[in-house]
Amino acid sequence: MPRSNLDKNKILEAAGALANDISITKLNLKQLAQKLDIQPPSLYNHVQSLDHLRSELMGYGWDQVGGRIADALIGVSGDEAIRRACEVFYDYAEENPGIFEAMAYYNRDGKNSEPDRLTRILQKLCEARDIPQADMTHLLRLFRSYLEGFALLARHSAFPQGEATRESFDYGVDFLIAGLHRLENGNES
Amino acid sequence: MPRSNLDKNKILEAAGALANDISITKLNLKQLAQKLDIQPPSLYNHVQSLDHLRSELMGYGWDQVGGRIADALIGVSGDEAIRRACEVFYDYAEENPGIFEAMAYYNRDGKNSEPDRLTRILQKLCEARDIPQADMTHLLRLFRSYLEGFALLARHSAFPQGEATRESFDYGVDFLIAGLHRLENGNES
DNA sequence: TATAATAACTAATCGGATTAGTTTTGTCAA
DNA sequence: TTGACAAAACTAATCCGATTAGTTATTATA
Repeated sequence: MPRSNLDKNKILEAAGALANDISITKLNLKQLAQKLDIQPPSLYNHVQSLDHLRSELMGYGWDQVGGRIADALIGVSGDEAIRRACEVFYDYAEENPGIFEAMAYYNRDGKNSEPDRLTRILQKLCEARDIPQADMTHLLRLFRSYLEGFALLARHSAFPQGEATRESFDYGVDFLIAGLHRLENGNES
Repeated sequence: MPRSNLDKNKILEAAGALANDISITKLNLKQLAQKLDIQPPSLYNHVQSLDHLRSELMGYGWDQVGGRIADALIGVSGDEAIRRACEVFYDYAEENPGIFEAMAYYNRDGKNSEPDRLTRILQKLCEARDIPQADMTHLLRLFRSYLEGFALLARHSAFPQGEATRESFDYGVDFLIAGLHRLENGNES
Protein backbone atom coordinates (compact mmCIF):
# COMPACT_ATOMS: atom_id res chain seq x y z
CA MET A 1 0.00 0.00 0.00
CA PRO A 2 1.38 3.25 -1.27
CA ARG A 3 2.57 6.60 -0.01
CA SER A 4 1.97 5.81 3.59
CA ASN A 5 3.58 8.85 5.06
CA LEU A 6 0.42 9.67 6.89
CA ASP A 7 -1.79 7.46 8.95
CA LYS A 8 -4.87 8.04 10.98
CA ASN A 9 -2.90 8.58 14.12
CA LYS A 10 -0.73 11.32 12.66
CA ILE A 11 -3.82 13.04 11.40
CA LEU A 12 -5.45 12.88 14.79
CA GLU A 13 -2.30 14.14 16.44
CA ALA A 14 -2.15 17.10 14.11
CA ALA A 15 -5.86 17.76 14.40
CA GLY A 16 -5.62 17.60 18.17
CA ALA A 17 -2.75 20.05 18.25
CA LEU A 18 -4.62 22.39 15.96
CA ALA A 19 -7.83 22.10 17.99
CA ASN A 20 -5.81 22.89 21.10
CA ASP A 21 -4.57 26.03 19.41
CA ILE A 22 -7.71 27.41 17.85
CA SER A 23 -10.55 25.50 19.55
CA ILE A 24 -12.56 22.62 18.24
CA THR A 25 -15.19 24.82 16.63
CA LYS A 26 -12.64 26.67 14.54
CA LEU A 27 -10.83 23.51 13.52
CA ASN A 28 -10.68 23.50 9.73
CA LEU A 29 -9.28 21.43 6.90
CA LYS A 30 -7.24 24.21 5.37
CA GLN A 31 -4.99 24.67 8.37
CA LEU A 32 -4.91 20.98 9.10
CA ALA A 33 -3.77 20.21 5.57
CA GLN A 34 -1.16 22.91 5.84
CA LYS A 35 0.17 21.43 9.05
CA LEU A 36 0.48 18.06 7.32
CA ASP A 37 1.96 19.44 4.11
CA ILE A 38 -0.77 18.24 1.86
CA GLN A 39 -3.69 19.80 0.02
CA PRO A 40 -7.08 19.94 1.74
CA PRO A 41 -8.85 17.49 -0.58
CA SER A 42 -6.20 14.89 0.15
CA LEU A 43 -7.47 14.71 3.68
CA TYR A 44 -10.50 12.89 2.40
CA ASN A 45 -8.33 9.84 1.89
CA HIS A 46 -8.15 9.62 5.65
CA VAL A 47 -11.23 11.29 7.01
CA GLN A 48 -14.92 11.15 6.17
CA SER A 49 -15.66 14.78 6.89
CA LEU A 50 -14.64 17.60 9.15
CA ASP A 51 -17.42 16.80 11.54
CA HIS A 52 -16.53 13.15 11.63
CA LEU A 53 -12.94 14.09 12.34
CA ARG A 54 -14.13 16.03 15.35
CA SER A 55 -15.87 13.01 16.72
CA GLU A 56 -12.82 10.84 16.08
CA LEU A 57 -10.88 13.36 18.07
CA MET A 58 -13.28 12.69 20.90
CA GLY A 59 -12.41 8.99 20.90
CA TYR A 60 -8.72 9.79 20.62
CA GLY A 61 -8.92 12.01 23.68
CA TRP A 62 -10.76 9.46 25.77
CA ASP A 63 -8.21 6.83 24.83
CA GLN A 64 -5.38 9.05 25.91
CA VAL A 65 -6.97 10.00 29.18
CA GLY A 66 -7.85 6.40 29.89
CA GLY A 67 -4.28 5.35 29.31
CA ARG A 68 -2.84 8.07 31.47
CA ILE A 69 -5.17 7.28 34.32
CA ALA A 70 -4.36 3.59 34.11
CA ASP A 71 -0.66 4.45 34.29
CA ALA A 72 -1.17 6.77 37.22
CA LEU A 73 -3.05 4.20 39.25
CA ILE A 74 -0.49 1.43 39.22
CA GLY A 75 0.08 0.45 42.80
CA VAL A 76 -2.25 3.09 44.18
CA SER A 77 -5.52 2.47 45.98
CA GLY A 78 -8.20 3.99 48.15
CA ASP A 79 -8.90 7.70 48.29
CA GLU A 80 -5.54 8.40 46.75
CA ALA A 81 -6.48 6.44 43.64
CA ILE A 82 -9.65 8.42 43.11
CA ARG A 83 -7.83 11.64 43.75
CA ARG A 84 -5.12 10.82 41.24
CA ALA A 85 -7.58 9.77 38.59
CA CYS A 86 -9.33 13.10 38.94
CA GLU A 87 -6.08 15.03 38.81
CA VAL A 88 -4.93 13.24 35.70
CA PHE A 89 -8.20 13.99 33.99
CA TYR A 90 -8.03 17.63 34.92
CA ASP A 91 -4.42 17.97 33.83
CA TYR A 92 -5.21 16.42 30.51
CA ALA A 93 -8.14 18.75 29.96
CA GLU A 94 -6.05 21.74 30.88
CA GLU A 95 -3.18 20.77 28.62
CA ASN A 96 -5.45 19.84 25.74
CA PRO A 97 -8.32 22.28 25.71
CA GLY A 98 -9.32 21.60 22.14
CA ILE A 99 -9.32 17.84 22.47
CA PHE A 100 -11.15 18.15 25.73
CA GLU A 101 -13.84 20.22 24.05
CA ALA A 102 -14.23 17.45 21.51
CA MET A 103 -14.59 14.97 24.36
CA ALA A 104 -17.23 17.10 26.03
CA TYR A 105 -19.20 18.17 22.97
CA TYR A 106 -19.12 15.15 20.76
CA ASN A 107 -20.27 12.57 23.20
CA ARG A 108 -23.49 12.40 21.31
CA ASP A 109 -24.94 9.64 19.20
CA GLY A 110 -23.77 6.95 21.55
CA LYS A 111 -21.50 5.77 18.75
CA ASN A 112 -18.53 5.46 20.99
CA SER A 113 -18.28 3.08 23.87
CA GLU A 114 -14.74 4.30 24.40
CA PRO A 115 -15.47 7.32 26.56
CA ASP A 116 -16.24 5.06 29.43
CA ARG A 117 -12.80 3.86 30.18
CA LEU A 118 -12.71 6.54 32.81
CA THR A 119 -16.08 5.37 34.01
CA ARG A 120 -14.90 1.80 34.30
CA ILE A 121 -11.92 2.87 36.34
CA LEU A 122 -14.04 4.95 38.67
CA GLN A 123 -16.37 2.01 39.01
CA LYS A 124 -13.59 -0.30 40.11
CA LEU A 125 -12.48 2.24 42.62
CA CYS A 126 -15.96 2.46 44.06
CA GLU A 127 -16.41 -1.27 44.12
CA ALA A 128 -13.36 -1.59 46.34
CA ARG A 129 -15.42 0.21 48.97
CA ASP A 130 -18.53 -1.13 50.54
CA ILE A 131 -20.86 1.30 48.91
CA PRO A 132 -24.38 0.11 48.11
CA GLN A 133 -24.55 -1.15 44.54
CA ALA A 134 -27.70 0.88 44.04
CA ASP A 135 -25.74 4.09 44.54
CA MET A 136 -22.96 3.22 42.16
CA THR A 137 -24.51 4.46 38.95
CA HIS A 138 -25.49 7.75 40.51
CA LEU A 139 -22.09 8.27 42.03
CA LEU A 140 -20.30 7.60 38.79
CA ARG A 141 -22.47 10.15 37.07
CA LEU A 142 -21.85 12.61 39.85
CA PHE A 143 -18.09 12.29 39.54
CA ARG A 144 -18.12 12.44 35.80
CA SER A 145 -20.39 15.46 35.78
CA TYR A 146 -18.14 17.27 38.18
CA LEU A 147 -14.97 16.44 36.29
CA GLU A 148 -16.25 17.44 32.89
CA GLY A 149 -18.26 20.35 34.20
CA PHE A 150 -15.42 21.87 36.13
CA ALA A 151 -12.95 21.42 33.31
CA LEU A 152 -15.37 23.00 30.89
CA LEU A 153 -16.02 26.00 33.07
CA ALA A 154 -12.34 26.48 33.76
CA ARG A 155 -11.63 26.21 30.05
CA HIS A 156 -14.15 28.91 29.29
CA SER A 157 -12.79 31.12 32.02
CA ALA A 158 -16.16 31.05 33.70
CA PHE A 159 -14.32 31.57 36.95
CA PRO A 160 -12.88 35.06 37.42
CA GLN A 161 -9.25 35.30 36.30
CA GLY A 162 -8.21 31.75 36.99
CA GLU A 163 -8.53 32.71 40.62
CA ALA A 164 -7.39 29.71 42.62
CA THR A 165 -8.93 27.46 40.04
CA ARG A 166 -6.81 24.48 40.84
CA GLU A 167 -7.52 24.77 44.54
CA SER A 168 -11.22 24.84 43.86
CA PHE A 169 -10.92 21.72 41.78
CA ASP A 170 -9.06 19.87 44.51
CA TYR A 171 -11.50 21.12 47.10
CA GLY A 172 -14.35 19.66 45.08
CA VAL A 173 -12.63 16.32 44.69
CA ASP A 174 -12.02 16.11 48.43
CA PHE A 175 -15.59 17.14 49.11
CA LEU A 176 -16.87 14.33 46.94
CA ILE A 177 -14.53 11.77 48.45
CA ALA A 178 -15.63 12.81 51.93
CA GLY A 179 -19.17 12.18 50.81
CA LEU A 180 -18.23 8.66 49.77
CA HIS A 181 -17.03 7.95 53.28
CA ARG A 182 -20.36 9.09 54.63
CA LEU A 183 -21.98 6.44 52.46
CA GLU A 184 -19.64 3.67 53.55
CA ASN A 185 -20.78 4.10 57.09
CA GLY A 186 -24.18 3.08 55.89
CA ASN A 187 -26.36 6.17 56.26
CA GLU A 188 -28.42 7.55 53.39
CA SER A 189 -31.06 5.69 51.41
CA MET B 1 -37.94 54.49 13.69
CA PRO B 2 -39.14 52.35 10.81
CA ARG B 3 -40.35 48.84 10.12
CA SER B 4 -39.91 47.66 13.64
CA ASN B 5 -41.63 44.33 13.29
CA LEU B 6 -38.61 42.59 14.65
CA ASP B 7 -36.58 43.39 17.68
CA LYS B 8 -33.62 41.78 19.32
CA ASN B 9 -35.77 39.73 21.59
CA LYS B 10 -37.82 38.20 18.82
CA ILE B 11 -34.64 37.30 17.04
CA LEU B 12 -33.23 35.64 20.12
CA GLU B 13 -36.47 33.80 20.68
CA ALA B 14 -36.44 32.45 17.17
CA ALA B 15 -32.74 31.65 17.30
CA GLY B 16 -33.22 29.87 20.59
CA ALA B 17 -36.06 27.79 19.24
CA LEU B 18 -34.02 26.92 16.19
CA ALA B 19 -30.97 26.05 18.27
CA ASN B 20 -33.15 23.83 20.41
CA ASP B 21 -34.25 22.01 17.28
CA ILE B 22 -31.00 21.57 15.43
CA SER B 23 -28.29 22.25 18.03
CA ILE B 24 -26.24 25.36 18.50
CA THR B 25 -23.47 24.25 16.16
CA LYS B 26 -25.86 23.79 13.26
CA LEU B 27 -27.64 27.06 13.91
CA ASN B 28 -27.57 29.01 10.65
CA LEU B 29 -28.80 32.26 9.20
CA LYS B 30 -30.71 30.72 6.35
CA GLN B 31 -33.14 28.83 8.54
CA LEU B 32 -33.31 31.63 11.06
CA ALA B 33 -34.23 34.13 8.36
CA GLN B 34 -36.84 31.73 7.04
CA LYS B 35 -38.37 31.39 10.47
CA LEU B 36 -38.61 35.17 10.70
CA ASP B 37 -39.87 35.66 7.14
CA ILE B 38 -37.01 37.78 6.01
CA GLN B 39 -33.97 37.30 3.81
CA PRO B 40 -30.70 36.22 5.42
CA PRO B 41 -28.82 39.46 4.78
CA SER B 42 -31.53 41.39 6.59
CA LEU B 43 -30.49 39.72 9.78
CA TYR B 44 -27.41 41.88 9.79
CA ASN B 45 -29.59 44.79 10.80
CA HIS B 46 -29.99 43.07 14.13
CA VAL B 47 -26.98 40.89 14.61
CA GLN B 48 -23.25 41.33 14.19
CA SER B 49 -22.51 37.83 12.98
CA LEU B 50 -23.64 34.28 13.42
CA ASP B 51 -21.04 33.68 16.04
CA HIS B 52 -21.96 36.80 17.94
CA LEU B 53 -25.58 35.70 17.85
CA ARG B 54 -24.56 32.46 19.51
CA SER B 55 -22.95 34.32 22.33
CA GLU B 56 -25.97 36.58 22.71
CA LEU B 57 -28.02 33.45 23.00
CA MET B 58 -25.84 32.52 25.92
CA GLY B 59 -26.74 35.72 27.77
CA TYR B 60 -30.38 35.26 26.87
CA GLY B 61 -30.36 31.79 28.37
CA TRP B 62 -28.70 32.88 31.58
CA ASP B 63 -31.22 35.66 31.95
CA GLN B 64 -34.10 33.27 31.55
CA VAL B 65 -32.70 30.75 33.99
CA GLY B 66 -31.93 33.45 36.50
CA GLY B 67 -35.47 34.74 36.28
CA ARG B 68 -37.02 31.34 36.65
CA ILE B 69 -34.89 30.51 39.65
CA ALA B 70 -35.74 33.80 41.29
CA ASP B 71 -39.43 33.06 40.78
CA ALA B 72 -39.10 29.56 42.13
CA LEU B 73 -37.40 30.71 45.30
CA ILE B 74 -40.01 33.15 46.51
CA GLY B 75 -40.85 32.17 50.04
CA VAL B 76 -38.56 29.16 50.05
CA SER B 77 -35.43 28.70 52.11
CA GLY B 78 -32.89 26.21 53.39
CA ASP B 79 -32.16 22.95 51.64
CA GLU B 80 -35.37 23.20 49.75
CA ALA B 81 -34.25 26.45 48.13
CA ILE B 82 -31.02 24.96 46.89
CA ARG B 83 -32.82 21.90 45.67
CA ARG B 84 -35.36 23.93 43.76
CA ALA B 85 -32.75 26.14 42.18
CA CYS B 86 -30.97 23.05 40.90
CA GLU B 87 -34.17 21.52 39.59
CA VAL B 88 -35.14 24.67 37.77
CA PHE B 89 -31.75 24.84 36.14
CA TYR B 90 -31.91 21.25 35.06
CA ASP B 91 -35.43 21.57 33.72
CA TYR B 92 -34.46 24.57 31.72
CA ALA B 93 -31.46 22.81 30.24
CA GLU B 94 -33.56 19.80 29.36
CA GLU B 95 -36.29 21.86 27.74
CA ASN B 96 -33.85 24.07 25.90
CA PRO B 97 -30.95 21.93 24.82
CA GLY B 98 -29.72 24.33 22.17
CA ILE B 99 -29.80 27.38 24.37
CA PHE B 100 -28.19 25.41 27.14
CA GLU B 101 -25.36 24.44 24.81
CA ALA B 102 -24.85 28.10 24.08
CA MET B 103 -24.70 28.77 27.81
CA ALA B 104 -22.15 26.03 28.32
CA TYR B 105 -19.95 26.63 25.28
CA TYR B 106 -19.98 30.33 24.92
CA ASN B 107 -19.01 31.31 28.40
CA ARG B 108 -15.68 32.34 27.08
CA ASP B 109 -14.12 35.76 26.78
CA GLY B 110 -15.47 36.89 30.10
CA LYS B 111 -17.53 39.40 28.15
CA ASN B 112 -20.67 38.58 30.02
CA SER B 113 -21.19 39.20 33.68
CA GLU B 114 -24.74 37.94 33.27
CA PRO B 115 -24.11 34.24 33.62
CA ASP B 116 -23.55 34.72 37.30
CA ARG B 117 -27.07 35.44 38.33
CA LEU B 118 -27.29 31.79 39.21
CA THR B 119 -24.03 32.12 41.05
CA ARG B 120 -25.31 35.06 43.04
CA ILE B 121 -28.39 33.15 44.04
CA LEU B 122 -26.41 30.14 45.14
CA GLN B 123 -24.15 32.44 47.06
CA LYS B 124 -27.03 33.92 49.00
CA LEU B 125 -28.28 30.48 49.80
CA CYS B 126 -24.88 29.48 51.15
CA GLU B 127 -24.54 32.67 53.15
CA ALA B 128 -27.73 31.84 54.98
CA ARG B 129 -25.84 28.93 56.48
CA ASP B 130 -22.84 29.22 58.73
CA ILE B 131 -20.37 27.91 56.22
CA PRO B 132 -16.83 29.28 56.38
CA GLN B 133 -16.44 32.19 53.97
CA ALA B 134 -13.22 30.62 52.73
CA ASP B 135 -15.14 27.65 51.39
CA MET B 136 -17.79 29.66 49.62
CA THR B 137 -15.99 30.18 46.34
CA HIS B 138 -15.04 26.55 46.07
CA LEU B 139 -18.54 25.38 46.86
CA LEU B 140 -20.12 27.65 44.32
CA ARG B 141 -17.79 26.28 41.69
CA LEU B 142 -18.55 22.76 42.76
CA PHE B 143 -22.28 23.27 42.41
CA ARG B 144 -22.01 25.06 39.13
CA SER B 145 -19.68 22.42 37.73
CA TYR B 146 -22.06 19.68 38.72
CA LEU B 147 -25.10 21.43 37.31
CA GLU B 148 -23.58 22.27 33.96
CA GLY B 149 -21.61 19.06 33.72
CA PHE B 150 -24.55 16.83 34.42
CA ALA B 151 -26.83 18.69 32.07
CA LEU B 152 -24.22 18.53 29.35
CA LEU B 153 -23.66 14.83 29.73
CA ALA B 154 -27.36 14.13 29.84
CA ARG B 155 -27.84 16.27 26.77
CA HIS B 156 -25.24 14.29 24.88
CA SER B 157 -26.73 11.01 26.01
CA ALA B 158 -23.47 10.17 27.68
CA PHE B 159 -25.50 8.09 30.10
CA PRO B 160 -26.89 4.88 28.61
CA GLN B 161 -30.44 5.30 27.25
CA GLY B 162 -31.62 8.00 29.59
CA GLU B 163 -31.51 5.35 32.25
CA ALA B 164 -32.83 6.91 35.44
CA THR B 165 -31.18 10.15 34.47
CA ARG B 166 -33.40 12.35 36.53
CA GLU B 167 -32.94 10.20 39.60
CA SER B 168 -29.21 10.43 39.22
CA PHE B 169 -29.41 14.17 39.03
CA ASP B 170 -31.49 14.40 42.19
CA TYR B 171 -29.19 11.96 43.93
CA GLY B 172 -26.25 14.18 43.12
CA VAL B 173 -28.00 17.29 44.40
CA ASP B 174 -28.87 15.57 47.67
CA PHE B 175 -25.34 14.26 47.96
CA LEU B 176 -23.96 17.77 47.62
CA ILE B 177 -26.45 19.25 50.06
CA ALA B 178 -25.59 16.56 52.59
CA GLY B 179 -21.98 17.61 52.18
CA LEU B 180 -22.92 21.17 53.05
CA HIS B 181 -24.36 20.02 56.34
CA ARG B 182 -21.12 18.30 57.14
CA LEU B 183 -19.40 21.65 56.71
CA GLU B 184 -21.86 23.54 58.90
CA ASN B 185 -20.98 21.33 61.83
CA GLY B 186 -17.54 22.75 61.60
CA ASN B 187 -15.33 19.85 60.48
CA GLU B 188 -13.05 20.11 57.47
CA SER B 189 -10.31 22.67 56.90
C1' DT C 1 8.55 -5.71 -14.21
C1' DA C 2 3.46 -5.13 -14.68
C1' DT C 3 -0.53 -4.32 -11.97
C1' DA C 4 -3.67 -2.98 -8.67
C1' DA C 5 -4.56 -0.28 -4.91
C1' DT C 6 -3.68 3.93 -2.41
C1' DA C 7 -3.11 8.54 -1.80
C1' DA C 8 -1.81 12.76 -3.54
C1' DC C 9 -2.88 16.52 -6.87
C1' DT C 10 -5.62 20.11 -9.61
C1' DA C 11 -9.88 21.86 -11.09
C1' DA C 12 -14.56 22.47 -10.26
C1' DT C 13 -18.87 22.71 -7.51
C1' DC C 14 -21.86 24.00 -3.64
C1' DG C 15 -23.52 26.40 -0.04
C1' DG C 16 -23.59 29.55 3.58
C1' DA C 17 -21.84 33.89 5.66
C1' DT C 18 -21.10 38.33 4.71
C1' DT C 19 -20.82 42.88 1.99
C1' DA C 20 -22.42 46.41 -1.37
C1' DG C 21 -25.72 49.10 -3.05
C1' DT C 22 -30.68 50.10 -3.56
C1' DT C 23 -35.42 50.59 -2.18
C1' DT C 24 -39.12 50.83 1.00
C1' DT C 25 -41.47 52.58 4.97
C1' DG C 26 -42.45 54.61 9.42
C1' DT C 27 -41.46 58.93 12.30
C1' DC C 28 -41.36 63.54 13.05
C1' DA C 29 -40.59 68.47 12.52
C1' DA C 30 -42.29 72.23 9.86
C1' DT D 1 -50.20 67.16 5.34
C1' DT D 2 -45.74 66.72 3.67
C1' DG D 3 -40.82 66.20 2.95
C1' DA D 4 -36.56 64.48 4.80
C1' DC D 5 -34.22 61.24 7.53
C1' DA D 6 -33.23 56.93 9.52
C1' DA D 7 -34.08 52.11 10.04
C1' DA D 8 -34.57 47.95 8.01
C1' DA D 9 -35.66 45.10 4.23
C1' DC D 10 -34.38 43.64 -0.45
C1' DT D 11 -31.45 41.86 -4.48
C1' DA D 12 -27.12 41.02 -6.42
C1' DA D 13 -22.53 39.98 -5.75
C1' DT D 14 -18.41 38.29 -3.26
C1' DC D 15 -15.66 35.23 -0.40
C1' DC D 16 -14.27 31.25 1.44
C1' DG D 17 -14.22 26.72 3.12
C1' DA D 18 -15.98 21.99 2.58
C1' DT D 19 -16.56 18.66 -0.53
C1' DT D 20 -16.61 16.10 -5.18
C1' DA D 21 -14.76 14.76 -9.75
C1' DG D 22 -11.36 13.26 -12.37
C1' DT D 23 -6.32 12.54 -13.00
C1' DT D 24 -1.66 11.24 -11.84
C1' DA D 25 1.97 9.39 -9.15
C1' DT D 26 3.81 5.80 -6.13
C1' DT D 27 4.59 1.54 -4.00
C1' DA D 28 3.81 -3.22 -2.52
C1' DT D 29 3.39 -7.46 -4.48
C1' DA D 30 2.57 -11.17 -7.79
